[in-house]
Amino acid sequence: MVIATCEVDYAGRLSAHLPKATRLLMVKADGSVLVHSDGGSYKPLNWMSPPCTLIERDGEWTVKNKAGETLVIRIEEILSDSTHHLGVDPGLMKDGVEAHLQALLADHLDVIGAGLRLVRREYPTPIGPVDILAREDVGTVAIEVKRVVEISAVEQLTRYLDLLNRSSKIAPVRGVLAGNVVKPQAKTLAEDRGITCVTTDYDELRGLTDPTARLF
Amino acid sequence: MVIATCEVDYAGRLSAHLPKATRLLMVKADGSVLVHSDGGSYKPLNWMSPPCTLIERDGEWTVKNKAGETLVIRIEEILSDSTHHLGVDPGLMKDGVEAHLQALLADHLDVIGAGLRLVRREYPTPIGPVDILAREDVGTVAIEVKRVVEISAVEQLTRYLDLLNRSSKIAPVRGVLAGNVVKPQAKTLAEDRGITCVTTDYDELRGLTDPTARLF
DNA sequence: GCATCAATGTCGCCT
DNA sequence: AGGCGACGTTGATGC
Repeated sequence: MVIATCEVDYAGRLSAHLPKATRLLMVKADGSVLVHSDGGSYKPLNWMSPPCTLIERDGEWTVKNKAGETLVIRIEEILSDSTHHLGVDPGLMKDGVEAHLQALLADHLDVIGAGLRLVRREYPTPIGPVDILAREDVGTVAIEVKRVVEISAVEQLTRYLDLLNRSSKIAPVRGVLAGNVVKPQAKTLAEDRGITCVTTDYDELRGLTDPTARLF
Repeated sequence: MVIATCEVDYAGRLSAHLPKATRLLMVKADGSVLVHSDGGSYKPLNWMSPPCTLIERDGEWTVKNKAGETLVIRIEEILSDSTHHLGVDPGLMKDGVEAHLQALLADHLDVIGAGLRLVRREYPTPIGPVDILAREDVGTVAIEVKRVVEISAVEQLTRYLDLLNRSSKIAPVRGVLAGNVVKPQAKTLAEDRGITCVTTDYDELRGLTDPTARLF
């Protein structure tokens, strides 16, 4: 951990230059380097991801990686310099993303439409898995689940539908996009292609499955 | 800057839990908080972006933002605690992003093909702007510029072409994808659809516009 | 403020 | 190793 007045240049996938100012330089155990200012978000102003090597010489740090990207830090004045050993860190546990929404929807297909019977989740195709496949009285429904439904989701589902409708076994297959948020452009493009959009409510779905579940 | 043995919980867009370990806690001037381990990339294990408020009490930090997301840090033992004032930071200057490549290409359409005349950059359509539109002897060329050309760029340009070819004013319109890197799958799909791919050289293009321009 | 799109995106999974 | 999709994406820009 170094606090220093410095100037930084990055050359790699693009070029970037940071004028001289006082910043926080963090060197991690794996050799990666982060240049932070005292504001902004969690993203550093400049950085080099591991694996990389740091060479220090004449008040100039040069960090390189395999791909030939370089980060050069010219240090004018060091205001603080300290080292700490942190030890290993246990993993991070997450819960509540798309996989969870997909499971909840599979348990409550009535939210999508009446009379749907689950075939399976992650139904495999040569171009990737369909999130949820369900039968209805006539034909099949392919459901793509997204937290936020954008144009790319329409394209993705369109590819699945094109392919599934060539397989006579389960055709005809219609498409449904489900998500907590449906972007206007996505909705427009989807309806142009005969794809239905359903706006879901994550908390409500969770309530249906487990009425006792509450936030803390 | 605090080095401490701590346990962290985030609840907001998802839920996440970090078991007890020694980590680096960074509190920035704008109140944002970052929890870093001694490895990984530049992304913190947990964080809270500004604007947010930090409440410290009984060795427990609670960070909240407007949206009701919370980050709770239970501190077991503080190994180091220091404060530094950094002052304001001048902006970061970047060069080589898509916007620059688009401008350079618009000035050198001969790189795409002979006899092209620029109509305009960011040509508007109902489904988004076409990066560069140019006339040729017969018909029009729609050029999509990407730093890295991937399948999604092919899809994007295909949508534009479908739409533009319905408008008799400028039809027929053919498509060109231009980028520093063209992924093989994108090239294959593009050629299947009659779309040309051009691999550009950013440094060379910059040299054409300003022969004196050099890296620093 | 919302909607859209790029990013040195990063990360994780799967082939 | 490369492709592909999700992300607490974040960040910038135009309307």
